[in-house]
Amino acid sequence: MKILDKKEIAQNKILDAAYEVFVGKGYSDTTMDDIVKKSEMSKGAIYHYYSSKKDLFLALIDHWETYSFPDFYTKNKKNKSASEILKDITDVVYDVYMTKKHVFLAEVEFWSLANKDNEVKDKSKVLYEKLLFLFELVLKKGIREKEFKDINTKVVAMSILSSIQGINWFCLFDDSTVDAKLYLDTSMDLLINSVKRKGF
Amino acid sequence: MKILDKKEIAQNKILDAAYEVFVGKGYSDTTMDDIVKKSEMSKGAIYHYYSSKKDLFLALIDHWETYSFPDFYTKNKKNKSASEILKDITDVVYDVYMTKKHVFLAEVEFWSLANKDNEVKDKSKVLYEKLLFLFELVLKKGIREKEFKDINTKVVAMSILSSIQGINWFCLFDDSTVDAKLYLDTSMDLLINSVKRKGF
DNA sequence: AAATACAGACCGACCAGTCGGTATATTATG
DNA sequence: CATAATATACCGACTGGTCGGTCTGTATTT
Repeated sequence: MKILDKKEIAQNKILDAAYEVFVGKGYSDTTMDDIVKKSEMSKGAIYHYYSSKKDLFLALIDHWETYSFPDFYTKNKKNKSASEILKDITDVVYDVYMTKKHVFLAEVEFWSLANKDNEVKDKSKVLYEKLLFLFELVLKKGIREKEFKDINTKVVAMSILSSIQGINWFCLFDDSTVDAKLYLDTSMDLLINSVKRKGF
Repeated sequence: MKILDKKEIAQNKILDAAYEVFVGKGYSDTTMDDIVKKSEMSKGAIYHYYSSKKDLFLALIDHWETYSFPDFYTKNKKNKSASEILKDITDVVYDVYMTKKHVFLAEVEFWSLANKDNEVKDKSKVLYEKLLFLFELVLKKGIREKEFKDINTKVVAMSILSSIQGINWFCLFDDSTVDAKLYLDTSMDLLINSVKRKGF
């Protein structure tokens, strides 16, 4: 656990506050005064650390990563098959959905912001590249171990990503006719079933 | 083709202008003066037809439907198998992606707006229910004709929806390492492959 | 004459950022 | 080591510009 210096503590305080408001209001409707109130710091203090509202929200993209899927990168995967890992990923997503729904709502807001601002878009894209790279690693493991067919890992990684992002829809529209867990599990099962070699 | 009266013509003019600005700026950053300029109508005229900015944007949700997927509901489907229809849907989505990318960008903006406003959320949800219902009809056709396994049509309809919504990601992040057409086709093939009965 | 459609100047509320001021921490100097 | 000077951290009142909505006036239709 890294020891933070005073500056980082202050910045995290600001970012946490900004994040909390951002999740419900998006970028434009989040005012600096909202962040002042939430952070219990002054406007002058906030502007000491961030030169502008936009600068702050660019920093928030990286900060969002700390809330999102840390478990994706740390789980011990050596003794699991590729399909088991994919199912674990689904479990992690569901767990985040149940405990930190704001992560997905924030993603929606970052998408909207990325639509308006190329810097946000470029920064967000880096996060996605990391995620897609991880999914590809899993798929390649499956291919290497003969569990999976010889598939285009980049395209299938994108299919995994979109299945997971379907959760954003649940966060927004809270559909009670379909259970989110059932959706996630089914989607991943459908995908695994197709990429798996017969007789495996 | 319905004959529009003068009021409807004026309203469509306003909505078209609002839509065009909204797609790039979202709700909050779209000003009424933006819409004044784009529509070449006066503010007074716009407020004659819509009582508020929000009222205008609520109307825009229905208006968005006219841009989105009219072909989904009109294609002659009687002589096609369920999987063929699903592939047709994919083709329509790709066609819209290539010719009317703004439809997906607007969806992202509506999602963000739905996050902030329950009226928008409820209205958007109606559109999604129509789409999901359509997907379910196709899946049930496949089950009825013994092409598909006995699957949970609601959950799989949701999987189809999220695969299609993966295109939003392409619109935003314009990934050149994965081809959007290849993504759509592959995703749908993976799904069809899993729900299809063996030996079909 | 009354109703509807439209125009555009205007206004109060709002907000990102500024800046003079105070408090605290760090560095320089004798 | 003590003090002065400088840098950093923080505060909050203030400001100019923006924007949703109003409203008086004009034009057109019923």
